[in-house]
Amino acid sequence: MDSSDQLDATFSALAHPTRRAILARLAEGEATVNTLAEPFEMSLPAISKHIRVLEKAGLIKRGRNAQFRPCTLDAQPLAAVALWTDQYRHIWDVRFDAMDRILNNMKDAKDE
Amino acid sequence: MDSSDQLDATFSALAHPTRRAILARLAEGEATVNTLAEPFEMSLPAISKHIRVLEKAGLIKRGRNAQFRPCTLDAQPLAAVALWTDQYRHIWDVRFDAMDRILNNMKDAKDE
DNA sequence: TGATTAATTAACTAATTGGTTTAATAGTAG
DNA sequence: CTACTATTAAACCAATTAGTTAATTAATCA
Repeated sequence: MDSSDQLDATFSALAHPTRRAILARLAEGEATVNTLAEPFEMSLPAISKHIRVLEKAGLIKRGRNAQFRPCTLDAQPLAAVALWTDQYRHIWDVRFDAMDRILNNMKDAKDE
Repeated sequence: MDSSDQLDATFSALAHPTRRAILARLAEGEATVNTLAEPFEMSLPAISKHIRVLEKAGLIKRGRNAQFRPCTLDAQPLAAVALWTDQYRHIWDVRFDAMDRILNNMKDAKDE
């Protein structure tokens, strides 16, 4: 999977509120499928599928503990999202733009 | 559209390499549909549809100029993506975590 | 062993997505 | 008015998504 495919998978995994809610829950710590499903009105298999999407995108890892399959968050793919997004930060963030100019000035000064 | 729907739209708009490439091109400045379509092997209507997805997500704005419908980038929704992603930064970024502790210590010291 | 609990698989459905080709619209230029 | 250019709309198609219910697997517990 190249880095573009990885971004595809990450972005589309994040494009569903249920899956983002699952990640938010996992940010507080490991949880089982049943625990993750509890807040939702959906059936368990539906949650199971959402988990698989997140797993394929590399956003969660799964363990084994008796008949449980605990899920843990792996935020690494979000680092790639943050990097991608940062390419555009100067376009929306005036302060970032100013900071960017200052850093460039410092670099120019050093180069002289 | 609530902020969750907005994130849904933004993330799913970003979940396609063609659309990310279109945004990258627009970061260099306004462009017409034909210009945007040029690098791709796809048909023009296909590009037109991608543009509509981006427009609905609020990532591009369209103008009028004779028979052209120039597109411009609006990176604002990406700010929301960056904010969302930042919630998880301490989980992947050790340096961020350290910085966070330092800032908290400073705040604690000030409160005393 | 048999019952219970946790989770997944299978089979199905309705809606959406991403593409196509052909046709239509809107504006410009002769 | 006609022809050309830019863009979109319509109609279609195959694949994917997000959900369902019913059945199955796997592990524990009594």
